[in-house]
Parts: sequence; structure tokens; C-alpha cells
Amino acid sequence: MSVVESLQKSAINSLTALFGQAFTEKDFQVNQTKPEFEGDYTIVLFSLVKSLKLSPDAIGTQLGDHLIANNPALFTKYNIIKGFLNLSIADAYWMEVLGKNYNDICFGKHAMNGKKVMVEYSSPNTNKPLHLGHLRNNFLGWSVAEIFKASGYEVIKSCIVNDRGIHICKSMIAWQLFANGATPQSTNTKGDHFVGDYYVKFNDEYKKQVEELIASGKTKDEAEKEAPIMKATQQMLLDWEAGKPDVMELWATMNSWVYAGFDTTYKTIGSDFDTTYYESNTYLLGKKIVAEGLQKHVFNQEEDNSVWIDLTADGLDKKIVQRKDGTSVYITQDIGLAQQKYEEYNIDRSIYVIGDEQNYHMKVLKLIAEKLQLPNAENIYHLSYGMVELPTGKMKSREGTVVDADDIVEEMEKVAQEKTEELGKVKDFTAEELTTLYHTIGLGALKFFLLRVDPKKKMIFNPEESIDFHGFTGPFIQFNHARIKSILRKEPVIGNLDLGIVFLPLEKELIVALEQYPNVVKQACDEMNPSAIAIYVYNIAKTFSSFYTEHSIANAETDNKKQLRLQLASMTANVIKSGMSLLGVAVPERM
RNA sequence: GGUCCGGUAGCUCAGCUGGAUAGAGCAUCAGCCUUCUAAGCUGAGGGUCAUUGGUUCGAAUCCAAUCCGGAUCACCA
Repeated sequence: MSVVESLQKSAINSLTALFGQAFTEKDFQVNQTKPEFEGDYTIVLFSLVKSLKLSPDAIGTQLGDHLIANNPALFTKYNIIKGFLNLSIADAYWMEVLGKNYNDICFGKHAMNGKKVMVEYSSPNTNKPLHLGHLRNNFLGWSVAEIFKASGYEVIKSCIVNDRGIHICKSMIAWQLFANGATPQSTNTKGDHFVGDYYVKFNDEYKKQVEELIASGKTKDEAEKEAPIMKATQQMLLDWEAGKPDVMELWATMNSWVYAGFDTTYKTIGSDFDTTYYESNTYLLGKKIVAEGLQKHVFNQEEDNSVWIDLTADGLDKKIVQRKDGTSVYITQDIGLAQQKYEEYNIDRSIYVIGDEQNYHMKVLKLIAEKLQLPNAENIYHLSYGMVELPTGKMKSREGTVVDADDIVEEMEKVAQEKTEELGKVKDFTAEELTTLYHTIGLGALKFFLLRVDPKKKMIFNPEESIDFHGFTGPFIQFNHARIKSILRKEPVIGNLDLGIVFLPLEKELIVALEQYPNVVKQACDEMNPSAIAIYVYNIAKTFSSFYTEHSIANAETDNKKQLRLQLASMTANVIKSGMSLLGVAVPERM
């Protein structure tokens, strides 16, 4: 049980004993005491004033006295200032927390709860490489999945690959026209970049053809429709749907190039999936759903055979779910896949990590799933995240302002190398160890940068200023971990402590913060918000850094103090490592 | 136009289930390495929490309106 829970329980008991009525933890608020006041945790008394018809001071005095008399192991003293009951927790209690957990690398993880959750993330298109926006998606999805695991869920990470459609045909057409049989191997190019280059070539050629047509007297609309390369692409899409062998073969080949490239990137950034769905397999799933939905009168059919759902009663619009030619639209395959996920894995919750541009779409999807009475439809959740933008605005592939995922990772590793060499602290590292270190620091900086802000909010990335390695960053936290490990290599933690130790303010601040870790994990899970972990771990590292500067661990005043600080350091390192691992960020032993 | 999201220090962001004098980092300025890793520490300056009204003992936080910015509202995905 956490300190706060113990405190709440004690307070409820005391209040009931004192005033003869029932209370719950919702009747009063418990905060951490502000540093300028004496105490560790504070009960805000105002909310009790009305029901008890007593002044805050009167309630506080009675409650404070009763709490101390009945829980001597927990509370030592109290003070009341302007309606706030500030309680001091016994040092012996903190010693116990420390002694029990300092060496427990599982501290903060919760017991299995028997629930199963699927987290779908990444969802790449197979016509171009991953960019910075995908990185936010990947880091978020992966981290949320880990946070669910740490909170006791069984987790299935899934990925839906958008491997068919007009966008892939564009790359395919351009390859046919311009490649002369070139392959990633023949050009020594990473497969996803190779295919992406032809996507760019398509757009260049398309633009050229449109301009020529306009010059020859066509309107812009006509030109855009009649450009030969576009017509060829549309024909190719039809051929694909018809299963024309040479088109299918080219499609399979080019996708395999892209997958090879993606695999490399995923491996580099640490993304992995338990299952992968391909749109080319799921896009027909809609048919059955539509038929069933018609039978349940969830959908209705127009005279032209198109099928619709009317969501005006839910404040949305009418939405088409099947075209008049009988083909399924985007939303239909999503419904099909949603059902398939439940059938395959019997999941309790289904999380979709998708950008906020699709808020409306996901709202519709969930509504339809509910109306179709899909199992656990109410537990479909769109984890919506904001776009990553540049100082100049959105990233635009046509203007070449897209920050490529592979490039930015490489750039970060390069910066990590430069900074490390400047500092010259790891001169005895082997070349292999150095490569690993640069990767750990560079990727860590990037992940932390993208995860430390609230997923819901859009964020600005400034490539000019790049990412700092000082302050509220991954490397700062990694650095503090390395510092602790450096001490622990020289000074073993024994563990047994004299119970008479009194905590100094910074020691107290550390243990109080460390004790909160399990609750932070739970909160991050409830909110599906990795930034809660990032902020917390940073604060731990920051507090430790002050403590480290202020007090010597190896040369502490007494042996007991030394052991206490070694335990604190050990627990800090464990919590940092554990918290960072939930973000997908490794922490080095030395840096 | 409808719906949804956002607006907090020069910049990037916390704080938003209402609580004490609104916090970090960067940037600026001033100090600190013969002592466990200075990717560090300490301090200073910097705020009309978009605006107005309301609810409350108490509002950055809740409600309403307004202003500004963004997303979305395809037989595209």
C-alpha cells in the first residue's frame, strides 16, 4: 500500500471515529506538502467544513491528534496552516520503504489483472519511408504498450500496413517508367527510400505533364485528370484489384523492398509487433459486416445500392460504408478488422494510436462498432496524438521539408558522438561499445524528446536547434544513471541500517518521490500518457543530481549514512532504469 | 458554416479529477571542478495563465460568451 493510501485509510478511520459518520477518500484531498511548509503530505480541510460544521482549524486539530495517537508508526507530528493539515511521516516508515524496495528491480510493476489489450500503432504506407511523425506514433504506441504491461495487462502489439491503393501504384508506375530495372541492391539504396524516390519521381512527372497540358490549352481540372501518368496509375489500381499477374508481381516485389527497409528502421528504433495486418488482406472484410449490419437495420441501402449509416442522431453525419459498385470503403475494412481483432485475440480493450487528423473517423468507427454490438466495442479507444510540426509549419513532402526517420536517428547519433568525444570520459571503450553508446544516447534523446510532451498536443520540432542534451532530456537522465552505477561499482550496498537515522531534506525528497513510482505507472496507464513517466523520471534524476552535489555518498558522515545513501542511490538507479524502459529508452552503465 | 482540439515566461513545455506565493528546460546574467562522472550544481531576472463574465471560502484548472490558431465534415485512405 502506498503512503497516500495508508494516509487516506488512517484519515477515514480517524474521521469516522471522531465524528461518527462514514467517509471516503473522495471527501478530502491529499497533496504532497509544499516545500516551504513542514511536513510530507497534506490533508486539505476545507471540503470537510460543510458536513462537519466546524472550522478547518478545529477539524485539523482533532484529526491531527487522533491520527498521531492511533498511527504512531506512520505519523510523527502535524501543523495546521490556513486550512491545510500538514503531516510528517516517520523517518522509520521511509526507512522501511527504502529497505524493502531499494534492490527490487520490479518495483513499480503491478500484478497481472487478467485483462488483455491490443495496441495498434505505426500503420505505415508502403510507398515511402518513415518520417518524424511516424516516430512519434511508434514511440508512443510502443511505450503505451509497455506501460500497460507494467500495469498488469497482457498486451498484443499490432500493426496495420497500408500496402495497397493508389499511392503504391504511383511508385510502381514511376518505377516502370524510369527505373530501367534498377533495384535497391543494384543502387545500394535502402528499400523504403528506393521506393519513396519513385513516389517523388511520380509527382515530379505528374506536375510536368499537368503543366504541359495546361500550356496546350486545358483547364487545370482537365489537365489533372488527363495527365497520362495519372491515367496509367488509375488503370494499374484496377489491374491490381483484378489480380493481373504482372501488376501483382511488381506490387509484391516493391513492397518486399519496402518491408526490408522498414525492418531495418524498426530494429534501429526498437519497434516490434506481435501481429501484423495487411490492408490487402483486410480490405474485403467489410462485405460480411455490411450484410449483417443491413440485417440488423444498423445500415440502410439506397436505391443506387450504396450502403449508409445515419449518425445524425449522434451529432455526426451520414456516412457511406459501401459504394454503389459494392466495394468497401476505408471505414468498412476498419470495422472488419476491429471484429477480427476481437475474434482472434478475445481482447478486452483495443487501442488505436492514430493522429488527431482522424478523430472524426475514429469516432465514427467506434459508434458503428457499438451499433453493430461488436464485443467490447465500448472499449475501443483512439489514442489521438498531435502532429509534429516544424517552426515553419507542417511538414510537406512536396516541399521537401519532411524530416526522415532514418536521417534524424543518424543525426542524433552523430551529435551523441561529438558530445561524447568532447567530454572524453569513455576513452577506454571499444569501438563496438562506443557505437552502442552513441546509439543509446542519440536515440534516447530523440525518444525522450518526443515522449515528454502530452500526446494529445501537437508539438514543434526545430531541426536547426536540434535536440539538446542538457536539462529536461534523455541524456541528462542517462547521465545520472551512469553516475550512480559508477558509485555502486565501487561501493557495495549492504542493506542493514540503524533505525535511528534522520533524513536530511534532499534525502527525504528523494525517498518521497521514489515511493510514488508505482502510482505514477498506474496513472500513466489510466491516461495512456507516457509523458507522465518522462516528467516523473526527469524529476527523480534532477532531485538526485542536487542530492549528489550536496552530499557525498562514498564519504558520508557515518557508515549508516553511507548505507542509507547507497540504498537511495540504488533505488534511484532502478527507478530511472525501469521508468526509462517504459519509454523505450535504454540507460548506460557508463557515459 | 457544423463538430472537435488547443491558447500558461522571449522559445519549447509542465501544472487542468478546483487548494497555500503558477513551475521546469532552453536562452540571458552571476557564481561553483586538488573531493563519488560539470551531459552537473547554486542563484538572479523574466507571467494580464488569450479576453470578459459566472459558480465557489478558494479558479490557470469548472461553466458561458468572445477573439486567435489548428483539425475535420469525400462513393480518398
